[in-house]
Amino acid sequence: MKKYITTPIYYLNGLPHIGHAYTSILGDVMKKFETMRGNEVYYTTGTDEHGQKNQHSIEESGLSADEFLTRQSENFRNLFVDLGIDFDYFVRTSRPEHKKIVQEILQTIYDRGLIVKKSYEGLYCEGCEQFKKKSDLDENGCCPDHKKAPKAISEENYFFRLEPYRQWLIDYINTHPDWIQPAKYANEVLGMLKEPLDDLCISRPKSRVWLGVELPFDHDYVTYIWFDALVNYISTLNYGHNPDFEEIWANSHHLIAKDILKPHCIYWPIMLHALGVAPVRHYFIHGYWIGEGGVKMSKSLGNVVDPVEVIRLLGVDALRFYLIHNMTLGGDSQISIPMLKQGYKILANNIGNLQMRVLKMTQKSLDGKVPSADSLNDDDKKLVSGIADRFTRLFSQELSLEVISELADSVVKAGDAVNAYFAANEPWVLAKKPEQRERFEAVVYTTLECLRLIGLAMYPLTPASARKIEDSLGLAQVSFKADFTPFKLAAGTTVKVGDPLFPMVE
RNA sequence: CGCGGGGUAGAGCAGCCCGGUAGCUCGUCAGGCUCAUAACCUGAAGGUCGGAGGUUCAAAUCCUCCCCCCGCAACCA
Repeated sequence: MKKYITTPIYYLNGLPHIGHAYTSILGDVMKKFETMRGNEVYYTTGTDEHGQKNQHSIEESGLSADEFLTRQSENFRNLFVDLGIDFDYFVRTSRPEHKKIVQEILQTIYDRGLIVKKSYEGLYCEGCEQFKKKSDLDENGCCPDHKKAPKAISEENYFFRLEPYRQWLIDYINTHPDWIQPAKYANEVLGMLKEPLDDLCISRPKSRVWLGVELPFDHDYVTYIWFDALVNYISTLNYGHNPDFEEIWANSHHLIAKDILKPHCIYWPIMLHALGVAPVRHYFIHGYWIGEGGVKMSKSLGNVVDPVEVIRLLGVDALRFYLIHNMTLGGDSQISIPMLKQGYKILANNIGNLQMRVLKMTQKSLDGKVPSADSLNDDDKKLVSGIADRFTRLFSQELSLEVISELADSVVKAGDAVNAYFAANEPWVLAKKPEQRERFEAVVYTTLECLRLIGLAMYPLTPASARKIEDSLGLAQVSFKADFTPFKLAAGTTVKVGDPLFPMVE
């Protein structure tokens, strides 16, 4: 089956942070999970290169728009490559192919009479170049940043009407309980839909904002955010020009953070509905990474976790694993360098050490060859089958945030079980007794086989380490498929003891 | 009475929907083991489950009120 997974596209006015890294990693884990199950996944991530914020940053940088946007976009792209993210397409809204489809869609909706021009009146701060709400102003009625009273001005803009579709959306949510996951966010959206929806402003006059896609029906305006950024999800599929669009869109998944719930779960489905396109199949919504102790990350507090720093310190897989293993579903989660180190120890002591101890034993006492599986006893078989069954069941479930989270947990649990088994059977004692040779070989085989299964299951989470594990078992050419048939490790295979998977850090 | 989330061992979390000996990871302590990355295994200490009332034979779990923290509040994505 063909599936489509997307992340939001990220603004370029700053450097990529842990939140960007997380969303794109999560999407990659989902892609690898699905790919292992034999599905063909098209995965996109990328950058939003329009809008006032980006325009500001360009002007401050002194670079040309193209130079600035390309440089900033490369920062994201390079980080994602470093994180082992296997995206199929890197979205850039500045590309002409995207702009063309945005204009086609705007024209279609305009032709259907769903976009109206009207004037908007508000308080405009010239310093911020933004409209302000009364609640944004300080006690003197001034902009808190510029200490100046904003001007009441009126501006003509184009608006898209949402209210006619509100009831349709409410019904859709109620009849599709798994549409928005976790379910609490569906409730939140329903809460937003209790009141009538205002018209959505979808334009900016070029006199204020020049960085955007020109409205096809009025050359004095650019389109604002929603009809640009959200459309990336279908412009990437070449909507309107792709006969296979419906097929892949029917199995599409949007991965987003909780802050962009409203545009994604209200504006976007209504836009699609107006176009005559079905909504995305699933939304997966996650929370924020906040600092240790539950405080927001900020430069002044010095608790910002920089993904590049973490990669340098602990490696890509440690970061990937921590983020997946420790995200609380439906809520925010904490992260700090000490917490990451703690998470790293789980990998190093549990999985890394397990691999090393059994490999070195195989090398020393078995000439580096996988022993025979002929004399496994019931306990041995039960351990292997138990782990295999667990992973088989996990990988046969429908994709969800819960399943991905459970995967990280299962890997650790399996490692625990195998370490306990190893200690209980004391193969280092058996190795010294010639009459216990069969038993010794059975224990080592069992452990190696469990390690193989764990390595396989780890692939979506920690792809580089998973490959190293399989490679150390002499299975260099392994293709990662969700086939957990036990006792596949062949006797006589030569194992390789390499460097530690997760070396100690101070 | 704006909306939502949360307050459970030193830290991070699960349990709460469907009441019935309070669990997990890390940390701490004590044993064990020595194959291994000072790792692994076993065990222990540590919590009046934010507070007060109520329902019940029984409440972290249900109801009411209160306190505290964190988001969001509609052209600032």
